[in-house]
Amino acid sequence: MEKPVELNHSECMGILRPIRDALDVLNGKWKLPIIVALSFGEKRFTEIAREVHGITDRVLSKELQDLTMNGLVKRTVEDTFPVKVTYALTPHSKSLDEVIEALRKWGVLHREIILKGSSDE
Amino acid sequence: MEKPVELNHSECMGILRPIRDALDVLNGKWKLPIIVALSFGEKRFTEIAREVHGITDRVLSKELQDLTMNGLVKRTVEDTFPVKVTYALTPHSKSLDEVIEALRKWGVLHREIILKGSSDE
DNA sequence: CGGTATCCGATAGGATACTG
DNA sequence: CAGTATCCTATCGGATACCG
Repeated sequence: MEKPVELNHSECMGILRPIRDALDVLNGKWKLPIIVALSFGEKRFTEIAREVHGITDRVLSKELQDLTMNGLVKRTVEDTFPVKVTYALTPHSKSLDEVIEALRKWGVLHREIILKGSSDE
Repeated sequence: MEKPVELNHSECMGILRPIRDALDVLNGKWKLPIIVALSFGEKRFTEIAREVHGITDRVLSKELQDLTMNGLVKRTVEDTFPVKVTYALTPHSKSLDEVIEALRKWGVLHREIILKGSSDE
């Protein structure tokens, strides 16, 4: 029969937590470029590095680990010599498509609004 | 007649730019909590600070400036004494609802997937 | 080829104090 | 009340070198 611990609007029911989760998964400078690169088919480390211009090996390595841990990318090692490693999007990554499309559409709309610069939006 | 500057998949047509714009607008630890707080009606600086637990004045000030510059929040000064400043969401901010809902839904789905931890998603 | 190790600068954000 | 100023830390990402 305590006070209910000040459950206020912004926190109640953790509406925000899944949103943060989603943003975190996509966040950083390189996650989307890598996903887009892989959306054209599985690729090897060096291929991704070549297509995602400007990324360093160190950062690509880390980002691929993140994406893999989040179940969006599958890392496959073929035990040849030298080893051949391929990265591919998982089926789960497909579920991101709607999110990305929503973001893209809003980004386009937002740019129009901002450029118009009308103070009466 | 130069080489067309290596327009590869991930960059062509700037698919990524609007997505980055959208992510940038929502990014950081506090943007969403502030938006949610304001979604219940206009509020004053101190009210927001009280409802968004853990934010400091310095950061709230900066975030409100960002949101205002992005046309999502309107700052109104009533010239009383002492001055009364209110912050409210703009109509444009309504267009974010679909994006936020897409993120939220995916965040929930993603958490289920990750918790199941199946390697065969 | 597919990374890791090391170092380093920039930025995000927290703590605290102060002001009109 | 509505912030700004200052300082500080942690994390992000870039540069470069090296390894099996």
